[in-house]
Amino acid sequence: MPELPDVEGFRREARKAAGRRIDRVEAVDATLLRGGRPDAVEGERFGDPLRHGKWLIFPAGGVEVLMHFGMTGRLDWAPRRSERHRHDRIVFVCRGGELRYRNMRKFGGVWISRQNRERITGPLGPDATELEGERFRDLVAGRRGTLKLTLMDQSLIAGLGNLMVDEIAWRARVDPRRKVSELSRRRIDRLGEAMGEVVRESLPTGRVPPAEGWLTGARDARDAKCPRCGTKLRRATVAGRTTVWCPREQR
DNA sequence: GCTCATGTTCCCCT
DNA sequence: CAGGGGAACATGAG
Repeated sequence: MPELPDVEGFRREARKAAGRRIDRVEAVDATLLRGGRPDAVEGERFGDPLRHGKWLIFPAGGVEVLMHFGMTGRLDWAPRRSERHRHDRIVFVCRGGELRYRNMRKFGGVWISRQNRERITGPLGPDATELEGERFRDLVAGRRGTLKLTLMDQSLIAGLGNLMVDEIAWRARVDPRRKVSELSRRRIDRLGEAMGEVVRESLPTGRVPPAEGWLTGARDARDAKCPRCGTKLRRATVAGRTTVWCPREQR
């Protein structure tokens, strides 16, 4: 699930823990605590959570709790007494509730670290919410790979995932297999605008909306059709990921 | 039993 | 060196 809008939703959930004292950290599945030790945050208070791309950054005392959600992670604030989910792997038990990091497939994890954020996250480009037309063009133009690979590259633009990239390419009517270097400046600008729209419209929902008028709302149907023109959508692996596009409109 | 999965990393090949 | 393909990670869901 987790791409930029999903993680933004988790950040809103995390805000419910902001300012609260962390009584203890329960590493229900210790393998998901990828770095650092619980005692570095126990007794401290959570600050205000931030997000960069698909990373959630939660300051606490003098350290940061970094979370990545892989493909099946999520974050919930819940009453301490309420029943936990079987895939809640790391739980921050606070005054007045607990923050539960859930992750079924165990990709991603939780790090408790000092100042070496980038060593853990790897290089991240500007967040996709902070990228306007000209900067987008400058970043993307001159890249050698396909559109799909380029937009998925977190070190170039942080936050876009498989669903969002397909959605953006569909809105801009560009074949995701095209090499970026072959795209006109005009088409790159169109992609930048599509990215802004997809990001803005996804944020309030906390996910890429699987709604009418969205590729994401159509792509999983048995005989998936383009929401604009009704053509049967094409599905293939591009840059290692399942990719869906309209063969008629996207060139 | 089989296929596929919204992410990332690593290895191998051209 | 750049870029692509495939596998691996772990655990289901359909």
